[in-house]
Amino acid sequence: MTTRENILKHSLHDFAFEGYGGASMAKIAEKSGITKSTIYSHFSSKEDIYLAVLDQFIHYSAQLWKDEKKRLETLHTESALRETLFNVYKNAQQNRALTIFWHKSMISPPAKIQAEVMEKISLPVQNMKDFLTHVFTKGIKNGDIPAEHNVPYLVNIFFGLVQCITLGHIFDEHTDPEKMIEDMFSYFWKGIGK
Amino acid sequence: MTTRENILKHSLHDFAFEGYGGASMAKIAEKSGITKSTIYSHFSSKEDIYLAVLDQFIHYSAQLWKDEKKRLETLHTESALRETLFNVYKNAQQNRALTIFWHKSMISPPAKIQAEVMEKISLPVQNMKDFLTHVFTKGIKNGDIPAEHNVPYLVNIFFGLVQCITLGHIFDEHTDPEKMIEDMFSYFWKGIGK
Amino acid sequence: MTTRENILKHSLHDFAFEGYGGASMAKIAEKSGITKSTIYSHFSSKEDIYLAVLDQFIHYSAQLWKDEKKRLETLHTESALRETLFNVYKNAQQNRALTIFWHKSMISPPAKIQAEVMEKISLPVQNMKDFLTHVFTKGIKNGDIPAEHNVPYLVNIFFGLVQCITLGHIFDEHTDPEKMIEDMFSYFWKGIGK
Amino acid sequence: MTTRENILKHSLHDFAFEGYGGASMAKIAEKSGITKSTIYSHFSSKEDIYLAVLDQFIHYSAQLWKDEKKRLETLHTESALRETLFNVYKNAQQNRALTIFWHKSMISPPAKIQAEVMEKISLPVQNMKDFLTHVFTKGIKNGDIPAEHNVPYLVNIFFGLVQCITLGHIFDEHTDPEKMIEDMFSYFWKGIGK
DNA sequence: AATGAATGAGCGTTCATTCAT
DNA sequence: GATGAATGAACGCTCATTCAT
Repeated sequence: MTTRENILKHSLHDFAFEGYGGASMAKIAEKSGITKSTIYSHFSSKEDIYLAVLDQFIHYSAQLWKDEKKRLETLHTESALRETLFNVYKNAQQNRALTIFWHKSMISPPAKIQAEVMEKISLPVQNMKDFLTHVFTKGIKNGDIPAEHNVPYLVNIFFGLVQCITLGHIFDEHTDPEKMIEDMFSYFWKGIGK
Repeated sequence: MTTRENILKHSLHDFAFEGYGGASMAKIAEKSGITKSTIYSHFSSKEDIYLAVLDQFIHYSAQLWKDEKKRLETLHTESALRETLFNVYKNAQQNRALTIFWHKSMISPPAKIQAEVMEKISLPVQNMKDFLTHVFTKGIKNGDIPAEHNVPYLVNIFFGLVQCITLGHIFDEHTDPEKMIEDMFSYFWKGIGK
Repeated sequence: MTTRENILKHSLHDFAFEGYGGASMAKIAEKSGITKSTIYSHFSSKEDIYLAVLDQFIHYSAQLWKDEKKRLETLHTESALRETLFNVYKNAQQNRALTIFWHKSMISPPAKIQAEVMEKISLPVQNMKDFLTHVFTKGIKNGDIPAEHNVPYLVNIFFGLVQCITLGHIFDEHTDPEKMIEDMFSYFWKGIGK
Repeated sequence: MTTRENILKHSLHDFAFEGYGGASMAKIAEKSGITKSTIYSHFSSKEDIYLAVLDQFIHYSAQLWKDEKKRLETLHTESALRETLFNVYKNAQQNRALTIFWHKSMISPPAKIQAEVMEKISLPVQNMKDFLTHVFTKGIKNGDIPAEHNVPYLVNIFFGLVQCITLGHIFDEHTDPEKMIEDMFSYFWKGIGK
């Protein structure tokens, strides 16, 4: 792992769990096993690091939805959406820091770079919505989904389900995550059915 | 408004939007029209303020679900749940800072008081779940909801919908919030129906 | 115990062990079971308290040497001096804080009231020296001490012994304090003898 | 002089004369001609500085007694002890701050690092006692000192004299320091003689 | 590419003190 | 006599950043 990647890794973690204001160059440097000064050989400022982490997330997210699109091309609409939910769950679990970083960037981006962050963050959201739009449109064309439904609404509601699952607060010790997701999806699918 | 309430009001705002680490005593004091030291006549530390804000939220939330329970006692299950979603939406809109504060406290509480925050925050979650458990159990008893459903799963999934709505990221310029909520609920209700 | 005495008691302790700069009105108030403000009903400032503690010490010390003088009036010079050393030891042990307060006031009085403290502190030193001058002068007159000795030098050297004993650093786990003092005195007494 | 040495020099002075609690980073920085933050490039905390000053004293003291031992190896016991007293006096005069720092560290070390300070400070005391033990033991072997004396007691009493002299409160305008020390020593020497 | 030394600004907190009650 | 609320200054310390090496 290059120094730059190392810095980004620990920055991501601290931005996610401590927030932008709570993260500090000193701690990031220490965790990365380098000095504060070295960070400035790779990034021009704290804000610069934040935006670089954000770029990383965007790239990661773009790849994810590109793969998803390719992988689900041949599936039935129902299976496609179900698998998407499960896939999102697995990814969120494996990349907890990235997920929290994403949510916090949406909820309350660092004040000083708010505009830039909000512009950048709209990309992965758009990627996801593009993917969902593609799936739902095809589903209606195929007859898998009744034509009376309005695609943007379906997309946004499904986006909502994705958020619940990635945030993970709906899971508790009394429920099995996989069954939760299965139920959640089946209610949705039955709900929009004929 | 007492000085204490004034401090809490501005603290809530800054904790919500800047995060615990990003909020500063100086800014809170300035916004409250007092000096930094005066804050310490009312609170023993920054952590103390955070926990006081949290207590306020807990009290607010307890009242909300108590009112909700009373108000919806006589309604049909479907109407009860639908109105709950709309009510939650309105409350979240009117108390944006409180909502964000809540979400951030759940996602990543201040490291040093993590245990205390997580213990406290479980109360309002429990209040909400108790309310939902009550409604769903009655719904099944009434025959409004098929008996084959497992209440805890219904509760958690509905809790997920509440979260989507309060976070508000599912709303965009192409969709009408009220219709979004109506659709979301109707899919859910139809989904769990016979 | 009156509030004033209570404040003085805890102030003495903190001035002695934390130093003037290290002692704080808040801690003194807390230990005294009152509020900071109440202290200002009894004293006009921190410096005022310090000087009041000093006055207390001066009064205590004056009484001590007055008693000593009366008590030892009838004794032989040797016994008088020996008993004085033992008495000083006992008093220092029973009033550890007062002893440390005295030493610190001599070594490095609070900068802002240095002049006043040094003037005040010269009184108890003078009391002690007056007492010793009295004893040594009488001792020479009696023929208990060779006339060739210079009284001020005897006084100051004996004052040195008193300091060693009150500071207490010469005592360790390998020596018996009482035997230490006995030896110390007997060397001195033999040393100045014929 | 390096920045670190510069900081230590002014810290020593302020710790000695203002006490640990009374010394302030701002004043130390100002006197050292640097900013407060620069201090933290060289020391991790105020306590850290205190311990570094203490280490410096320990090193200084170890060297002093090592030199003393070497220098007095060939002298007669009486001369050795007399010269030691005078040497200690000269050193204390030249290093007033260090002497006061030492005494205060023994009397009342900073509460938070009390244990560490007391452990460290025992070293120079031990060095001095080792030196004195060496001299007295040899003195008894040589027949310069009667064999009936108990070495640890002789050592501790002589240690007491050293303390009086370094503290310096026994000197006043009516006495000549050098004669005081000479008298003090001669009484002691005559006192332990045959 | 990496560092150590340095800095001004700001951090959360405590300081001694005041004042109306 | 005693208090709670308030304050400006100072506390020890950390912040993000710069610069010469």
